[in-house]
Amino acid sequence: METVAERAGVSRALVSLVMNDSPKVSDERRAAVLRAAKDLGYRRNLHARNLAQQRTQTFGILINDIHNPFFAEVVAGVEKAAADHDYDVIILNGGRDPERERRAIETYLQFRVEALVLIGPRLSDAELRHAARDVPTVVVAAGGNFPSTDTITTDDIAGTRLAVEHLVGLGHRDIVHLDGGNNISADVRRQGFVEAMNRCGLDGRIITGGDSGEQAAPAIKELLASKPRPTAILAFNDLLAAGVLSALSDTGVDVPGDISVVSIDNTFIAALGHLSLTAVNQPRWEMGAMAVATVLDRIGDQTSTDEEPGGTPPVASATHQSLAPNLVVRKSSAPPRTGAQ
Amino acid sequence: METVAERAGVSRALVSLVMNDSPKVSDERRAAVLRAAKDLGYRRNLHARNLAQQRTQTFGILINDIHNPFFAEVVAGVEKAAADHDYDVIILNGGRDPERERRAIETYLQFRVEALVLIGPRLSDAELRHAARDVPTVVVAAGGNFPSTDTITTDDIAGTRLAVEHLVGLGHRDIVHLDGGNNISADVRRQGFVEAMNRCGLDGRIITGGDSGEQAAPAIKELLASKPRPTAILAFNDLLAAGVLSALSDTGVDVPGDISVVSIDNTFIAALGHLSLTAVNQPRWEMGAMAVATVLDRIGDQTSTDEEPGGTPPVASATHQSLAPNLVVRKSSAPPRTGAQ
DNA sequence: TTGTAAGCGTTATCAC
DNA sequence: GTGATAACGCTTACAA
Repeated sequence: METVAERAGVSRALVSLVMNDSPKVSDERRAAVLRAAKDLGYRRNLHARNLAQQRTQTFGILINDIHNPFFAEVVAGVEKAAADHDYDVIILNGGRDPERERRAIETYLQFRVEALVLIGPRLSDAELRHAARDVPTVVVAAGGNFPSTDTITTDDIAGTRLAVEHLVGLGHRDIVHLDGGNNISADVRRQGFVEAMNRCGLDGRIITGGDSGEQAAPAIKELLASKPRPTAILAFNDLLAAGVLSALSDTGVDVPGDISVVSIDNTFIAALGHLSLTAVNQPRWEMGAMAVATVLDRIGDQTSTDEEPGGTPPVASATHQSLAPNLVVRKSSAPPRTGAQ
Repeated sequence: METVAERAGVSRALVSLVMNDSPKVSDERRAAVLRAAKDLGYRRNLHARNLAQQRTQTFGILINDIHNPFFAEVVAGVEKAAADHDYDVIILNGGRDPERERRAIETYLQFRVEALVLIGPRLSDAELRHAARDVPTVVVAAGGNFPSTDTITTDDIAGTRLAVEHLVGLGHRDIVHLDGGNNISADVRRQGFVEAMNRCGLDGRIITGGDSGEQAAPAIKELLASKPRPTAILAFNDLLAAGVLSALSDTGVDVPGDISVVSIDNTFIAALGHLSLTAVNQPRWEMGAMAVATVLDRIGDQTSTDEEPGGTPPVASATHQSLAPNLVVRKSSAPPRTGAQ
């Protein structure tokens, strides 16, 4: 910067003003500075800037597994909303490992990100509360596991109900939920399934699944051996549903002729033509956008709190927002074969 | 830090030493400092550190589209290899938009990342050469589009040949390549297909596809109307292949009974049980690891160049490494029906 | 082993 | 408009 200033025949401060395109610089000087900068290949140092400015204009977003197609859209929502408010976003990958998540959060904190968006974190509520003490934090898509942090979730109770009512509406009565095992949202979805079935005056069966396709085959095998054979299956997520489709077709069971399949999440997998899964859609993009809105609120709160001498509590209690899911009907669901039961 | 030093009754420098766990600090002082730090909730400022240290220990990785399942594994490879060498990795998303890519690279440069890994960038070679002047850069999975930058690719010529030879070995003679349109690797794959077919003494037909599933349907419709109907299709990538499967089953064509389908990439989509695509596998994890090895080489070169006064050329010419693909046989390919032709 | 002091590259304040 | 000058929070010789 020094060098640029010299070459342009101005002071260092002037260069700074130009780099931040302040209005109070004469056009000629500005041009001179810009030219000098270009000639010298000058590029401002973000660290120095952040240090001097005492802020980073950056949000950190932690995804728990970069392989999961669920996250992409949430990230896109966060990025867009953040950009609209002049924030940068950097992504760290938790790799399904709590330890890596911890390190990532620590990195973000040392980095002085101004907010943290955690997508499906594996950390405990307590740990997170501790980490989040220092920066506005919001958890996206992690069921009800984080009472002490702001969260954004899709209403899984409503989602499973949508699925069940769709199936019941088609005429299904014997519906099985292939659950998510000990996965993060599995509990709520199980509960939602049971409630929805009861509400329809039905008993719902639940069998253990998981969150990946391979876990479907054994479960389905067992299920088909049981009697009566159900006419519809609600799978924990798209991947599991894909596994179900595969297991069923291996066994010669027609979907949706013999059995209807509905899944939850509606990632692009559900939309793959060959699968064409009827699925409960989570508004992922909106969840991302809402996450940003939430942390921006917190940032605003903090600021005003700082200003008023009164001494309001440092943080308002955690908010838990849930978004309404909707059902996307595709080809994997249909009325049960008449007399099939 | 000042405060921590005071509370621990030591100097600021000592605190710094402790934070970087230098060996030359007495255990008692170290303990005192650590306690003070914890009490005060002290957390070092990475920007200050990077500034003072004149290095960031960080690589930047730019993915062109966070939705594409192809990238996840590459990123994983980069992360692992980088971590092994004590580098952090931050991810920015190009969002399929050259302008965003430009901004992301500029951000990385201002951030003073020590190397750049670009996965499937959309930028032009010229632009990239310009940007990469200042930092070791490697392009992963972008065909032969970047002559002036180090690149890591899978040998698509070999890959398509693997696919063709597999099909020919099964007895197929009339094979159609549903190509990637103007997508980044489409040219090489087209070329590889033609060469491999010729090598087998066959003529390959090529029809226009794209890189997403929807683009398959019209192409397949046209294809089935043509005669003779081919017995096998090589699709540009997994998504397109999924579209092909869907289009074929809509038309009542059995896979692999009537037509075999082979795809390229072998992302998790190909492995979905219901699709079960025979696919040419790109060693994505290894590509990521190799990318790191490559930039580490460059970093090493730079350093030694700095040391020797002689004045060797600033950069050796770009290297272009290609990895061998392999074929993963699943259920979508089989011998042609006897007499089907 | 510990402390002192000089940067690191910006921004910000305030006279001019 | 412009230019000194003091932070910003840390690392790192060098001295003690």
